[in-house]
Amino acid sequence: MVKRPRGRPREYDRGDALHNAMGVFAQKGFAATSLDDLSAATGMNRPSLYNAFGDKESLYRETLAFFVQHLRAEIGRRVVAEPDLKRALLAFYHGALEEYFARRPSPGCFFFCTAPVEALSHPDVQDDMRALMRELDAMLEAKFSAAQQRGDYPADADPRAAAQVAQGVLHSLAIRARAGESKASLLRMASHAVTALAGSGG
Amino acid sequence: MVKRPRGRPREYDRGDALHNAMGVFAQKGFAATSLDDLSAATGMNRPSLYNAFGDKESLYRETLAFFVQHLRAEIGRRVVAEPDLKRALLAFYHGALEEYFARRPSPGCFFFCTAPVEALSHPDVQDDMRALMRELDAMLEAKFSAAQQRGDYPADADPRAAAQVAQGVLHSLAIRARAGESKASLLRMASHAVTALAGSGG
DNA sequence: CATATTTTGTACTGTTCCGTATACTAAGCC
DNA sequence: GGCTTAGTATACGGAACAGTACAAAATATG
Repeated sequence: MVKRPRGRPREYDRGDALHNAMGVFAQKGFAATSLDDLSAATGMNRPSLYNAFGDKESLYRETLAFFVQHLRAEIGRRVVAEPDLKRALLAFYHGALEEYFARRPSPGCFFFCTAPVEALSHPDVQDDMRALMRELDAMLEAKFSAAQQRGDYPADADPRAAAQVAQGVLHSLAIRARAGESKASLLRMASHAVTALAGSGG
Repeated sequence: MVKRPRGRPREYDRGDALHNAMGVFAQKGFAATSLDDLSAATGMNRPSLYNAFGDKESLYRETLAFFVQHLRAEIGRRVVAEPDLKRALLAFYHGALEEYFARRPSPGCFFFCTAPVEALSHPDVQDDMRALMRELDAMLEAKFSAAQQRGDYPADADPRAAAQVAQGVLHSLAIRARAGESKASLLRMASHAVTALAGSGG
């Protein structure tokens, strides 16, 4: 039983608000999204938005963090737990494609399709990008290294560079989904990428 | 000797104007760029901009086409002319990285870092994206197929999917440069990608 | 020199935008 | 019940925005 705070209870749910704000940002991008759009999507009026999240950039960065948090959970469940390198990579791409094609009116990756354009004007967003990519690189590198130690991956290859390329495929799926390419085509591309990256010895 | 047209001669050069407009769009993105920004960058005042290029979206799409035109020239010179698969791929990535790090204040790919965010709101831009990616896929597929026919690339591999992955690496270089990763790191990533994609038999 | 034609420069219009001030409402606390 | 605290609703202010009229300038033509 949580103690009720002092004043009038808020009428919005913070998670719902972030989810809905993300929907708008994903479709229009940061710059083209107005506070009226956000207000309409979240059901919160402007002062409540400012009180809860600060200005537009802060809210945007919170939606990025919200997205990453869910991505992390999904990856932990489907990828980190999978010991086999090829299957882990496939789970990585398939999970991403599920996500990219699920949020219907705005396919493609919310993060990789909207953040890059803001990275130069908003250094904090650039930092967010770097942080996510570093995290994914590290996660993938651990996969390649583990496979290498088990002898399932060439000993003379560079797991760090391999991880970068593996994440690169993700970036491409993100962009291509945004451009309207079909899910089937991208699934095919992903599976080819796995055989190219994980070698034939999987 | 070209015949001088009738009225007051224009004071701008169309190519210069597109180049400078591209600089602004590359840094701020389409939505965050104002006509005042464009006017300042090109030295043209607003009515001249409208007379020459139409509205903001038309101008943006012309800068995209301008970029693609130069990209095409560069690729034709450095990539298509190179018969060896690995060397062609390396030239492809190295040329891209030169470009991505040359335009100083705004690293990363003008096209792949600014167009995706607009693709849903501006279907014509989405079409432009698809067209470019299709063209690059075809160019790369031709490389893989040629190598395959020469026996320099596995006969059972799919050149079409390989081309998609190869272009995927480009997308990643574009995004990572925008995020501030170093050129050295990306060169290393590119060379690893080449060995992974073109096989060890190069 | 007078006229037609095209571009340039300035100023304007109506809209949209972000952020906030002010008044109102719903709850806890004493 | 009165007071304090926190959230909501409305409305505002000043700035920036996209696009356009209109007059001035520069050139060819006759």
